[in-house]
Amino acid sequence: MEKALYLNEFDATLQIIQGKWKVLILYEIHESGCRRFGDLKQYIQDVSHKTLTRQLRELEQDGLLSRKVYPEVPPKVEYSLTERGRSLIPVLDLICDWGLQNVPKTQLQRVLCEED
Amino acid sequence: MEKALYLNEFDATLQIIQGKWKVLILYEIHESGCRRFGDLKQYIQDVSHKTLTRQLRELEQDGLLSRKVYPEVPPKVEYSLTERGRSLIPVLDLICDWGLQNVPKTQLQRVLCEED
DNA sequence: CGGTATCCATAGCGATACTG
DNA sequence: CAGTATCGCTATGGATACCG
Repeated sequence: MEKALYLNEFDATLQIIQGKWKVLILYEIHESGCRRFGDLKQYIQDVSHKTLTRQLRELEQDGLLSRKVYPEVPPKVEYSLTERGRSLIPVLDLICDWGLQNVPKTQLQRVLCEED
Repeated sequence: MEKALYLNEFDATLQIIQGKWKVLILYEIHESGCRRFGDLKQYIQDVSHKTLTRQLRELEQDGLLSRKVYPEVPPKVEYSLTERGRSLIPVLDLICDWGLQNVPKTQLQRVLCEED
């Protein structure tokens, strides 16, 4: 696997959190502590099987998630946040805040961080 | 022009700040107060003429930049941050911070927010 | 249940050339 | 000097089918 080359530190962070469903995944795991593949699939609904797999792989490779496989039949896989993953949550929160304050809710399909 | 529809407030913010050169543009204008098209082109170097134009248009349409055209020959156009644009700077700063702390500098082509 | 492989549609950006 | 138009490349993600 090649080392990624980023334009700058902003670009680096962005490439790591960027991905259609990644924030949903991170928040859901953060709130529940630990989730299985099927849980995430059901929670997000609109994500395809293959895409969810790839987003999870990328989050794992970037060191935000840890993946635990139970050697059972049928398979069981659990995802949880790493320390680095947890350190990202405040950043995501700020991004969400700004979005809520600057974009009309009518343009949002879903609201992640309701706060009145 | 259609209203954008975003997955959520995070996605909304991301779509607005996302774009290969947008942060460079925003920071440069923020630090200098005001920049012309040619200044930005020269500062960023690697950006193509057309792409710079489009990124500026999008930033303008999203209300982060204001564009002032001087009716002269040759043309003169100045870009500056709007109030909303300025409100975004702390968010960008936090994103940069996280990137600096979590990605080796050897993987960065350029560093935006040097801070020791 | 969770993962992989193949194929395809779409969006973002770049190269280039042309305009007022 | 600043902007527009056309074309092409590449990356992301979705549909589908198959595997352990």
